[in-house]
Amino acid sequence: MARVIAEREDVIPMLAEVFRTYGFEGASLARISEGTKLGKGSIYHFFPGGKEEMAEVVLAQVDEWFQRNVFESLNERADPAEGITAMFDDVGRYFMSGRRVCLVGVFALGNERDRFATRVRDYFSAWIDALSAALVRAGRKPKEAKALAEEVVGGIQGALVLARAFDRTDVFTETLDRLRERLLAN
Amino acid sequence: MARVIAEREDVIPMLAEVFRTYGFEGASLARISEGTKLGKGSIYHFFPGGKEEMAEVVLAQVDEWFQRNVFESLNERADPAEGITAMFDDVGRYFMSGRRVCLVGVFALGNERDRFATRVRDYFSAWIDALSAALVRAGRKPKEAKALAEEVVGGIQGALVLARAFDRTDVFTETLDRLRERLLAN
DNA sequence: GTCTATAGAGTGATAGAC
DNA sequence: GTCTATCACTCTATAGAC
Repeated sequence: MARVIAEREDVIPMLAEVFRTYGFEGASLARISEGTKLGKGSIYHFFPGGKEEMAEVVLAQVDEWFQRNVFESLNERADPAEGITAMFDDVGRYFMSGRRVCLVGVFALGNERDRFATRVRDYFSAWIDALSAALVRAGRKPKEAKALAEEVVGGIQGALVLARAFDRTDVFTETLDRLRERLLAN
Repeated sequence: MARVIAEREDVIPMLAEVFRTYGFEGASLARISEGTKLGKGSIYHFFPGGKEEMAEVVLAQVDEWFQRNVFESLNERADPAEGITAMFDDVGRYFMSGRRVCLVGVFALGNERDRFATRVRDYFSAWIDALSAALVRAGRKPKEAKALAEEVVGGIQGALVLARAFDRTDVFTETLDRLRERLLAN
């Protein structure tokens, strides 16, 4: 009995998948229990704050992942075009070519936005700022860079909606291609 | 008592607002009852099929509204540019400059997508097809028109996400302006 | 003995259905 | 209003690592 290892860190990705699939309201403890293969006791042992804490931790982890894998690599390369290309590759892989939704985007649209307002805002701010900085380094004017970055981040969110609506990954991948070309042109 | 007028038709917009605010899973009967000012008995009198029927009817009504007010006016005008401009105006007003979310978009991202798959797909198809047809009449090649239409409809959905995330309507209205310019240019 | 991860019965409240 | 199922959550009891 008991002691089947498992640490809080290992649970977070499974938790994230449950929230992504069912949303915050739809993620019942029964579904969370099923998705994490953990009893209610274990779940509340790891997250005494309940669902709110679970969502908070999941959002923090998503944020950290993007910070490390997307935003940083955007600006640590000598050639900004390389960083931008890498970003699109990472994003395409992360969202599984449109099969996987953006948890933060889902939260932004729902009424849970207000509860996690700071996390939601910061995620998109960080993304837009990182991309914008890379575009400035690539020679764009700051204002133009900001507008382009917003267009790209918004375009990706919209492409996720359409890809899910049509259940077709090519809608997503083609949008990524188009947006990348637009950034690297000129 | 009873007989406070109220017909099924009058309830649908209020129902739509509840689903928009809380999502399908989050729209509890208590919230629906509060949002429609109707007792549970009345609700089930109008919608014997329960929440599923309510969502179905709301989606049908959204679809019809867009069909009449957006898609038709797109192509019944002599000048396609006029129709396109009218579409952006209608969309801006409908989504209250980004304060109001797209119910179909929210459903597309959630796990309720599968339950309402046809409705979700048809809504976006109809929109893209109508816009695409107007662009062809404006002189675009069919393939180019389709790609542009997808870009615009996706871009609008993404702009709704960002507008909610930042709680700023200008993110939405500026995206509408930019997308409109792109369609009317050239 | 103590600490941590586990399972799950049991709580009142609220869910959707009728 | 009344039904049962399920909700988020609490609590007790456990097993094994130190």
